Amino acid sequence: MNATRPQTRRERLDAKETAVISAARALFLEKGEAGTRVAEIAKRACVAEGTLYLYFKNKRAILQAVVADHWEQLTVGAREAVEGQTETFDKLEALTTFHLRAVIADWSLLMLGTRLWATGAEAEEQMERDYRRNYVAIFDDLFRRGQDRGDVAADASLWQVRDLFYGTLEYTARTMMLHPERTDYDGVTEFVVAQVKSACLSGGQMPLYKEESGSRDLRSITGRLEAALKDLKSLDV
Amino acid sequence: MNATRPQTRRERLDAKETAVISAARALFLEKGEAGTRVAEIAKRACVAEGTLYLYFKNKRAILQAVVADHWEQLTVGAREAVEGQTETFDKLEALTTFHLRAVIADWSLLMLGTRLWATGAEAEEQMERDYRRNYVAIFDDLFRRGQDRGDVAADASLWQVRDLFYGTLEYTARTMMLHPERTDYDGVTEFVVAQVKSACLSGGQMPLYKEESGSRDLRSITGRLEAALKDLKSLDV
Amino acid sequence: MNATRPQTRRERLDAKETAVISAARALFLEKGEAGTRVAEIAKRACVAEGTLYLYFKNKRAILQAVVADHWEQLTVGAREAVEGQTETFDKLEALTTFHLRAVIADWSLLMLGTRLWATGAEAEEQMERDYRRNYVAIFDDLFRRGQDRGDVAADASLWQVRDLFYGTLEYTARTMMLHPERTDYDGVTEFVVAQVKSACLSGGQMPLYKEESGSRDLRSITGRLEAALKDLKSLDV
Amino acid sequence: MNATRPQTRRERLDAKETAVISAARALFLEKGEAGTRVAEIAKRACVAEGTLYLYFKNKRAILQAVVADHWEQLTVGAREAVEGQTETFDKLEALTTFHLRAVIADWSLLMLGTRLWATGAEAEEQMERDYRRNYVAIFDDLFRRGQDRGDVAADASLWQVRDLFYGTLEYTARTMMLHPERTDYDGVTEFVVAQVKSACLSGGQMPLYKEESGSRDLRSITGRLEAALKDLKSLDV
DNA sequence: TATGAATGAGGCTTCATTCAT
DNA sequence: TATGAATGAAGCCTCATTCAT
Repeated sequence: MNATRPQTRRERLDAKETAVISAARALFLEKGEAGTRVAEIAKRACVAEGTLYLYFKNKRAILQAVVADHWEQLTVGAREAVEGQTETFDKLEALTTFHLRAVIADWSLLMLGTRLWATGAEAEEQMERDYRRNYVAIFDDLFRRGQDRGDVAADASLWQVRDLFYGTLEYTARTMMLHPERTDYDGVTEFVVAQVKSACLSGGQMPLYKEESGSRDLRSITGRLEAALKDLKSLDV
Repeated sequence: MNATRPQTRRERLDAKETAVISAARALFLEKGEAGTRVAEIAKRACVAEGTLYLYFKNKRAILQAVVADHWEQLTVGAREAVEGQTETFDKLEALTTFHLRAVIADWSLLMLGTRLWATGAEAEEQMERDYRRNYVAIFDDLFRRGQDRGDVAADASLWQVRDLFYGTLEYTARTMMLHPERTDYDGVTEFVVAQVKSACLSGGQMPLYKEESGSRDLRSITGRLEAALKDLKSLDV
Repeated sequence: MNATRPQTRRERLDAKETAVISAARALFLEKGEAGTRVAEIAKRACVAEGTLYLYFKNKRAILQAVVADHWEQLTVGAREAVEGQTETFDKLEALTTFHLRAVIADWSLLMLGTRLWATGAEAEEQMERDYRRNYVAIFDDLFRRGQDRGDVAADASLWQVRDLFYGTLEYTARTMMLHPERTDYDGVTEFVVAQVKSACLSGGQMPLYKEESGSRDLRSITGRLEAALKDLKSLDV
Repeated sequence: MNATRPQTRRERLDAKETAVISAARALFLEKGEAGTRVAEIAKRACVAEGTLYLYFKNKRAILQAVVADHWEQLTVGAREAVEGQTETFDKLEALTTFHLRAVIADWSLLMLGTRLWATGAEAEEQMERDYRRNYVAIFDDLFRRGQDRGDVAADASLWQVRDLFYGTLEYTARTMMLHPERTDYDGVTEFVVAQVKSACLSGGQMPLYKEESGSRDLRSITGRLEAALKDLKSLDV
């Protein structure tokens, strides 16, 4: 009722729910679903074990809440990152940067999600699919608007490019996690963006572009020649 | 195939061991690790529960054996696929086709592997990494030989291209699993191969365009010019 | 009915207390003691859970109150039924009718009572006994007055006849509950009354039969006459 | 296989099952269903807690087994008691004696059975009904054969007499349990048998004897005579 | 007096592992 | 080597009761 009085009843309840989710997130990340004890979650959330069950039907429901919460944060973050840009490929770059870091930060959470549908629970599979679809809609939107603006070839295949984008990013993220010495985020971003661009410009099937490319190539080559000649000149006199 | 060839892991196993692994594989696939009971594995393998423990230290060891077995099959299969071809990009295509199908067929097994290192067991993480490295060596080999043969740009980044390759493929595989209506394996293969090619030809940093060969020529010419100029500089006056 | 008459237990209770008892009665009947949750009772009584504990020490106390209330209603009902009649066996018939119907209506409540003393709580056993004794006093009263009036044999055994009466009635009630097709209340009443009458008339110890009975009766009467005459003689001389 | 070697595998299993049932019986009797802990049953049966679940699906199943076992013993015992006699009413007396003692010995077990169907489990209600029907068949048989032999009136109502018999006996048993000072088993037996006989001889609907009114008249006349004699005494000289 | 969120002890049950045969 | 009955630790969850508001 009053923003300055944050402790309304409803808000206190929400706070507790949040505490549980974040405690659970930490533990699930650290020890996996099976390795995490409900009692631990309770203790870490500073709540009695029984209290958990006022907020969540059972352990599984906590996991679901964690996953849902994670996707929501992901989606919000990605949307913000993209909205900060106006140009199609600037948006793409922003999304790339965001996704790469987010995935590295919470890799296990994505796995938790994946785990949800390794158990034969149809409903959970569907949820997971919906979360991802909702998240991925940001990319899809970017892609389609790019087509409208002429930045992306009209015949480019959305889902192929999308798989390329997320696949490469997530696999790279995993690689980077396994090889902590690899820290060239910018290089990865640049590579992925370039790759996606390339796939966007052609029809996806043959990733090469119309006019532009030729002139661009020429431009870069020209630039290198000019630089070389400049060197040449500086030697002389 | 050849008695003098060192036996693969599987060939070394006795029948009972094999039965257990394959029963376990099926159950792990179907119900996940936690969802699978040791008793079930035993029953499906037509073995007494206690007998399992003559062959495997514990449930975890069975999981490890399943994963090891899977990676070995994958590796053998991939190697055979690649060995059937001589040209770099034919090899690539064969590998693509093989990997896509293999991943779709046993997606959950990959996840099981992933699960091995979600539990904080350092040794298992290392094993998983080694399996994958061993498997991925096939691609790496292909890539490096391609460079030797001039099919792949000398400055292409192996690990970037590798992440692109496996990332896109595995993500696509997952997508295809979730959308059974998508069955265009060949289209996917073509797309992935093209994309990888594109990344192989440029330095990975700059993916390329339309007049591919033309611009490549230009670029190589530029390179030669630059080299010549450098020579020029070093000679001088 | 009468303001000057001492209030029954129920009349002394306030509305909330009554609501709880009746909610509890319904739930105990439906789901048994262990199957009923305190929370349910509260909800059905439109009272907060905590409020229950202002009125009742704990769940057990609620059960006790329900049972007490039930016995009180039973006792009041039986008394009214009996008071409507003047003749011994008319009273008996009225009581039979009342008890049969009451037991069928709330069979489970009798069981609840029984349950009270299946737990080794001495005090509760005693309460249950007292309730029943109080209720049964109506029959006992009827029986003793019948003896005074000569309707019941002076040497009939009260407790045997009482067990016959209540036992047959309650067992019959259960039977009727299990066999809903059996609806001949009047027949049952008639049978039970006749049976009790029969036990009342003889000494309870020796109920009588066809042939035998006549001669036995005669024998006992003869005996009494002889005794009376002996008295007579002892006066004289 | 060999009667002298009682420890065959099968027999050992049976022995354990029996041990569990009898431990459970004792505890259920002492503390009721809800009051009994599975752990206690296990300990008393000298078995690990988990072992119980190799023999019984869950706690409820143990209770059911106890009840089933009890009914079986009851039925066997009753049958033996009855088979020891040839005459209808000798059988009846034997059955009475047996039932009275059995019910007193294990009153709570009957209650356990009753409890089974206070929980809304349709299947269990049916089982309980079947057990009882099976047990009661012994009485029914006795009754019908009695009719064939002419010991029981052809128009006597089986189910009324049956309710009279079991009702009186079980109620009496309860009474006796509550009043330990009452130990006149024989008196009870005699009373019940007489009462049942009486109900058997008439049509059940009118359980009174031949010259009923005659003998009653005689008795009332005797009463008046006695009264007159008393008067006589008090007057005198 | 009234509320209902919070508590936490303790129950039932599962299941990986052992061990006597 | 093979068996499968037995084990018992430990988890999830329930629910009567309390207590801050």
